[in-house]
Amino acid sequence: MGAIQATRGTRDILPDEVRYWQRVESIARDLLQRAAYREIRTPLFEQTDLFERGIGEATDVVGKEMYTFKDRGDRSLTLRPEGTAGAVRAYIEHNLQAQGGVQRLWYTGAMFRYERPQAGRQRQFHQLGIEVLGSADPRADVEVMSIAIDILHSLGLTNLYLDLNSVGNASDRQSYRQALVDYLTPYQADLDPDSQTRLTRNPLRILDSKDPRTQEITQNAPSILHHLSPASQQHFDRVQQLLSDLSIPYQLNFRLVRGLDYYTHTAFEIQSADLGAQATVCGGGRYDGLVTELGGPDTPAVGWAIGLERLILLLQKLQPVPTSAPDIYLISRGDAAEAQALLLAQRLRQTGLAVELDLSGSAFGKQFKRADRSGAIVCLVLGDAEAETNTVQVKWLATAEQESIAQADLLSPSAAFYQRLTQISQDPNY
RNA sequence: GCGAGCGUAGCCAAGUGGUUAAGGCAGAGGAUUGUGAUUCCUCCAUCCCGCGGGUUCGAAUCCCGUCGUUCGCCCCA
Repeated sequence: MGAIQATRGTRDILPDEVRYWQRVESIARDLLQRAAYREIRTPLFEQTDLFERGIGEATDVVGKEMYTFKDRGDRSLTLRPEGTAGAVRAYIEHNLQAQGGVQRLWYTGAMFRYERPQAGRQRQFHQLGIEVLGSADPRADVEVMSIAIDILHSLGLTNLYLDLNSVGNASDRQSYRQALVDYLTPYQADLDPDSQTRLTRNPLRILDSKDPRTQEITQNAPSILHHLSPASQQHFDRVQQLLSDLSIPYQLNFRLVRGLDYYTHTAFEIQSADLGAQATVCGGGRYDGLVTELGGPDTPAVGWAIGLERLILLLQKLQPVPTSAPDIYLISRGDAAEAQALLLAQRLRQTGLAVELDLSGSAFGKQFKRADRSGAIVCLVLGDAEAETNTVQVKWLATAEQESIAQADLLSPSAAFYQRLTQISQDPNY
């Protein structure tokens, strides 16, 4: 063959699928705007250092999944593997805290991680994320969770599960880490190989292991929920209380440990029962230490990211492709008629109508067939006879009713034609 | 990075060593040089079965490599 293909882990989103993306984007944008979140757009690449400091050098994302390269000025740059670090960098750089109070931000766009591709996991993938900066209030934690759920529900998704945990503050985690290591060390030889190495490097992640023997061992491991400081406990209790007040169902999961170092206190994931191994649609939590870690003022923060490919996968399973039919399908035959049709199509569009012009030049029979299949409400016919009299045959496709109308009479919003057309297109039963 | 499966047209798909690679959907043209259903006819893989190499008198079919993809692990959204 020899033709060039999209590179591994990347893919084209073709027009039929794009309709799902547009639907997600418009529903999310609308909902976020109503909740006073403002969109932010940050660069696709940043200095490598930003992610190393922000995400944590010990994490897999930084350690082995980043697209890092030197530019021609010998700077080490990295294609963003997630959106939070860039948003926080912009928040600090532009002094957004100086605008006072709480900053609510959202973003969407491509992210890059060098991973083994799988359904719901590409090397270039897309996230929609939100961040609330400047509030330590448990209500902020619950607000972001409820917005995520609202977005998913508005898209018609069900079968979703909210898993909740608290990883406490830094010193809570320190004491828990010690307790966990103390508990696990006697079992060291029985742990799976990955978990054995994590015992010294990142013991909390052992709780996430899917190895059956390891899970058996961690079954009775101490829970972080017993190592929370009074303040952390109070925060977490309040979060749970507020979730209940909003009737948002959740389940506590002390094994839930997010992979990125910057999380504190609340950690959560929304999973779908309708996906395979990559079941997490939305993940997030509180990250009170990140802003100072990146050189900004002490600023509490909470947010999440939704994996859009996974979301689209779910939508495609449950809903038929939303169709996009034109209002008018315009067919024509003969030189004069074809020229008039091109002009008429343009003018009709200027009145706000959606018009598809048949360019085939084939027999009227074929063009009518295509008009029918296009799903248009009305078919306009322009042949030699109409061209001579500057008229057009108007055929209402649902009823086969046909009338001859002067071209000029189609173009006014007050015209009977326009009125009837918009009335039909607004009829939900059509 | 590890393990396993799969790769025939835009889509679905038969063929599993022997002359011209089934069929369906979609598409194009025509019967119907101006009216949408149905029907009928014709066309739609001719250095070719993802790509490269090997075995064989003969390969879509067997072997090796490679690329892509799927499932699981790892990780994450």
